[in-house]
Amino acid sequence: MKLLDIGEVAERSGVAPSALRYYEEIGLIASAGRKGLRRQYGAATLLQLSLITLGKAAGFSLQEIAGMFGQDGRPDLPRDQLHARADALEAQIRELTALKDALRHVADCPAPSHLECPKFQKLLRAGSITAEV
Amino acid sequence: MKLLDIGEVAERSGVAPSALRYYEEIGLIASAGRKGLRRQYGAATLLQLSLITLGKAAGFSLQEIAGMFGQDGRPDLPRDQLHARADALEAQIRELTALKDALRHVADCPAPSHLECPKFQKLLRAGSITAEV
DNA sequence: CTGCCAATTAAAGCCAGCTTGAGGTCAAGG
DNA sequence: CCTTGACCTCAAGCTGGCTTTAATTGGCAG
Repeated sequence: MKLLDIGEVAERSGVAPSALRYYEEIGLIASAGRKGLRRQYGAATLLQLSLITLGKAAGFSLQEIAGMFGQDGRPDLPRDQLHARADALEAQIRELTALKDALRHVADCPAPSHLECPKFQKLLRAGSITAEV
Repeated sequence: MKLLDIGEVAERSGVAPSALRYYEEIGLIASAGRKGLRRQYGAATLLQLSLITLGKAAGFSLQEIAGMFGQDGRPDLPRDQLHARADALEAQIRELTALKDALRHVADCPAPSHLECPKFQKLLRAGSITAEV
């Protein structure tokens, strides 16, 4: 099993060395060992980092990501909790879609005041966060 | 036009008064005026706050949200920039979908090591953030 | 064996996005 | 008129997620 220096992992994963040490500090990843003082990482770490990057892009905190996947990169949670996470993601996807549609609408609709445009308001309500007015 | 105290806006929008003052401080919203010292808000503010909440949920910074919609709640940007924003959102939606599918996969696939499961790796690559291995 | 350069640590610093606290103001109900 | 309590301002503090800095160590090419 070929091991990688932190610099190489950083380069391949796009995650800064300081961030990698930080991830280790909070228990999100673990190095495969040390060569002297130097951390050595296995290929699995690169995949874990993909997952972490993905999760971050999805708006999850590092704690939440750590909760979805243990530091070994495998899911820690019972199936129903994983599905609950996926359901939450679906809800977030719906919100994003609403925002995206709202943006496209304001880009294309010539109405001067979108806040009063019924279609726009409907789009907002589709995100189901509209305050009661 | 009926005006609302900050407390009422907070209650209806779910945004704390301190946050509302902060939003005003950074120019994200504006009060319709003051009654004595007290800020008074119009109904439009509630809609703006929906937009802001939506944008935050979508992972945008307050600066970015302010850039999409002026403090009057109307878009400031030229059409192509709005569409560019929408395109970025679509990319984010694809990532979220990849993560969601990955979660469902690990919830349902009985394989012991998902990191080595080809299907799982493919799901990760669908999010197009996988490090080169 | 030497010297370089990447890696190490601990502690401090930084940004966003608020919240909290102290001390003060004032609109409205009794 | 007086009290009450919601509001005000300003400054400091807090969390998350790192980065930066300073001082040090040690692997490895020559």
